[in-house]
Amino acid sequence: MKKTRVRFAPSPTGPLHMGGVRTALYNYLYAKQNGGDFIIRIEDTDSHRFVPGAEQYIIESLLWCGIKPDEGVDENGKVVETASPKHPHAPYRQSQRKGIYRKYAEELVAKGCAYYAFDTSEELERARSEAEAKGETFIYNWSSRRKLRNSLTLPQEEVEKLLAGRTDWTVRFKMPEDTVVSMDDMIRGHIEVNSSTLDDKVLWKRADELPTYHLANIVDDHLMEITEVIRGEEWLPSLPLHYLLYQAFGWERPRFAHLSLLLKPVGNGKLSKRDGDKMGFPVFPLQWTNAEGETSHGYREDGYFPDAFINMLAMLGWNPGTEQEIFTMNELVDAFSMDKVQKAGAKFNPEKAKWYNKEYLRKKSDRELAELFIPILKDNGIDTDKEGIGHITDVVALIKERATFVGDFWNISKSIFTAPDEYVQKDVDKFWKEENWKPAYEAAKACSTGEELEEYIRSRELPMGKVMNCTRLVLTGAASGLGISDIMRLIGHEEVLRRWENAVNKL
RNA sequence: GCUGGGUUCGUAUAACGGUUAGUACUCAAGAUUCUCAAUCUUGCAAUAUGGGUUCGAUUCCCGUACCCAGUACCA
Repeated sequence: MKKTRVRFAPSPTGPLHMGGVRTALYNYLYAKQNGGDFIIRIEDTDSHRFVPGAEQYIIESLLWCGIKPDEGVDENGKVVETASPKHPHAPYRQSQRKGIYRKYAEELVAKGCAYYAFDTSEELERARSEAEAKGETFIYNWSSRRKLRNSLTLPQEEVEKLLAGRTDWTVRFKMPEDTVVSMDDMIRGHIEVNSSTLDDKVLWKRADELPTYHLANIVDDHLMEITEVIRGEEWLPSLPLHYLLYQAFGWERPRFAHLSLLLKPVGNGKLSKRDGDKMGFPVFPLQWTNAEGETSHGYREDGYFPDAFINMLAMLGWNPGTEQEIFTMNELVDAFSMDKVQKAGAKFNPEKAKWYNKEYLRKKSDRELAELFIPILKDNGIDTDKEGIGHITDVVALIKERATFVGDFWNISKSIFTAPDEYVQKDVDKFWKEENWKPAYEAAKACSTGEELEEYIRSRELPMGKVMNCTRLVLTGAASGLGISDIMRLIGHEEVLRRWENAVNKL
């Protein structure tokens, strides 16, 4: 039994989108469940689309999510460039593996499975527009390659001259005519496709001496001994080509699983950066600023816990077959199975993402949350040393059920740390009446706890709701919010009286 | 257009070919509380469509509609 080895092979053309994180996650879960390795490989064979910082962003995102690569990235979060026992297949960046691909392309030519093509991009463009004008689609395959300039149509001497000369050329796969390619996908089952509908894909280009995705991908998966390829659905149409490529090389192929895409919450189409901006949710794990200086939200910066984010993502397109919804990473590793992965695309629901965060926030200890709250309190000018961790923890215990993010804590609890500097006008109009506040003030002077206050109101047959709401208005600036008893306990009787004086003066 | 993939409440999903089609999120109502939130209870709401196979179809087969992807010397 071969050791399971799966890879996540992003292209550093921009920040990793949450759909990409999900693909990486499913790879990781599959690897860990089978006691295998999760490998990172950077597919940067398109020099034109390279985006500085994207590679580092991708790795940092995965690490934040708790998806740790076994191979390809070292303990410092850097893509490995030189081979070692732990990273035997280095370098893991395709641009640095440049030299190895040409011979594979030529091997295919030698075997008659590929050929040299000398068409220029202008010629191809012309052929495409001519076909379009006739209402046809130009397919570069058996039907058209006979009429084009390539090593199959040109005399050998001329081919050699062209290969040696300055003109650009490519190696194209010689797609067979009318053969049925029979494939299996771990999620979708059996798929068949007739090769006549496929085209002669470019495998290697002379211009930059680089392979295209298809060649580099197959060669590296083979060299790196990948056992399962788990990737996005956008690759399903190239699966026949990849099958044929493995066959042409005579290599054992990995198993394939094509994951459905993440769709936008409303309307049709796949989730994009624009949807997030428009509807106010992040589509990236981490905040990202592009070359134009535009910043996109990140789950991390928006206050999501990584385990909540991962849990939510895992459940988007997969289910455990039970009603359990909350999973740690280890539980996901145990529960994951490819046949429970959904075939259809999943619309992302930002509300559910918040719900997950809320659940995770509740599960954290008060103390842990208090530690996370301290920097926010400091930002708001609170002397956290003076308040003390014990007191802050008490406050957190009181408010955590009301929050979705740690970032909500301040708004919910600021009236515990600071006296109100303004009062909600609507509540003032409703409750600040002499018949309410006068007895309430008297009561506040007489009672130091919420229990005493309630007893005082009851024994004097005062209107409970009015007096209490009036008191809350004085203590917090609004009539709705935390319980009076809790506020009194946390701020102390002296502070209660100070706030009363303040209110009486101001209102 | 062509090729491939897909289709269960608004969303994510469950259901050996036999269920009053279940669960969660959202939403609504009620209970509770001094208020709000939380909590609890209840409710709204789905098998795209037409055929076929079958005693019986959400489930299997075919057509149609709709959605998605691919159709680059991009990945």
